[in-house]
Amino acid sequence: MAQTIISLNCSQPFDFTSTVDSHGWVELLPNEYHSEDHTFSRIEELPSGKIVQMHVFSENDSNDGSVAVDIRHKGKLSKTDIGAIKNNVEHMLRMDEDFSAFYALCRKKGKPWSSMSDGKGRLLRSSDLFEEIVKVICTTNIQWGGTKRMVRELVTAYGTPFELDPEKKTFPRPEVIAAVPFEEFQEKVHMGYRTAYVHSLAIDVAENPSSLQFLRDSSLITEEVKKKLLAIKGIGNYAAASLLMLVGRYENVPVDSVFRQLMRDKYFSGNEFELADALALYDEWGKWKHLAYWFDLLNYYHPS
DNA sequence: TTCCAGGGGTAGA
DNA sequence: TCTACCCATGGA
Repeated sequence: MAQTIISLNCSQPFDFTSTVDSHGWVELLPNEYHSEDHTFSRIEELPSGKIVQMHVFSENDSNDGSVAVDIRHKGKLSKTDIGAIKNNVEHMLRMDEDFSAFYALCRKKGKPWSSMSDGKGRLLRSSDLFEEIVKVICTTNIQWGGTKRMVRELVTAYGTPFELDPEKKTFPRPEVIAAVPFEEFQEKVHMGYRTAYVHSLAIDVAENPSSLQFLRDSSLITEEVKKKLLAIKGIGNYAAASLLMLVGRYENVPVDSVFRQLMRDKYFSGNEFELADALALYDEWGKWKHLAYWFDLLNYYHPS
């Protein structure tokens, strides 16, 4: 086994622990969360076809923007491989995303929001769009434990094994799932009615690998991206808002049972409410509504 | 056993 | 655009 350690640096305020712990994504395979030190590992397939294990951690506790990646691999990594890993980790941690306008709003709001500007607000994401969509579909109409189980079954059944530790696998490539007959897929991964959505999405992406690139098209306005997302079977308003967040567009609040619970608990004295009244609570946040809602949720149930 | 989850598709109005 | 009804699965 070979080992390579690389260092990354974020020039903007950046809180590593807050980013890793920001939402459930760190718990979904092929991510593996290390709760003792709030770091994570991940099996990743590089464009060269090489499969590596990355352990992502902060080099010190001061959250000064430095991140290290301990890479376990077979053979030698090329400069291109190292570059791909660097890009993927920076993308996952949103080290290149500009939060200055959001931080300015947070400072204006005062406590507890003002502390966000120390580098919080980044929500962890995956390095691959197909993976993001499948995972979001796996969060719909199911408890979080069920989401973890479905993703685990997917990775276990169709991920590519890491040679140095074959129990650990990558997230399945769309062409791998597309090549599996529907009945067999249904039998191996228990996703209920979501099975057809994921299987047909895999076929579509395998046939047209660039079909998801609209998600990274900065020339499109958010409403256009949302419309294209809603055209994907299995993606409704909640899932679209979640995916827009994952690509750095925060205008839409994901309305689900978690949102409704927070509204009842924090703003409506345990009573039912009009959705429009609830959503209006975040109007003042403009294009940052999703972040405002999410950290409102974290601050309410897990005040730091 | 029943209920429902980090909802969404579809038909019919 | 809105509503009613259906959808698989498994944990609580």
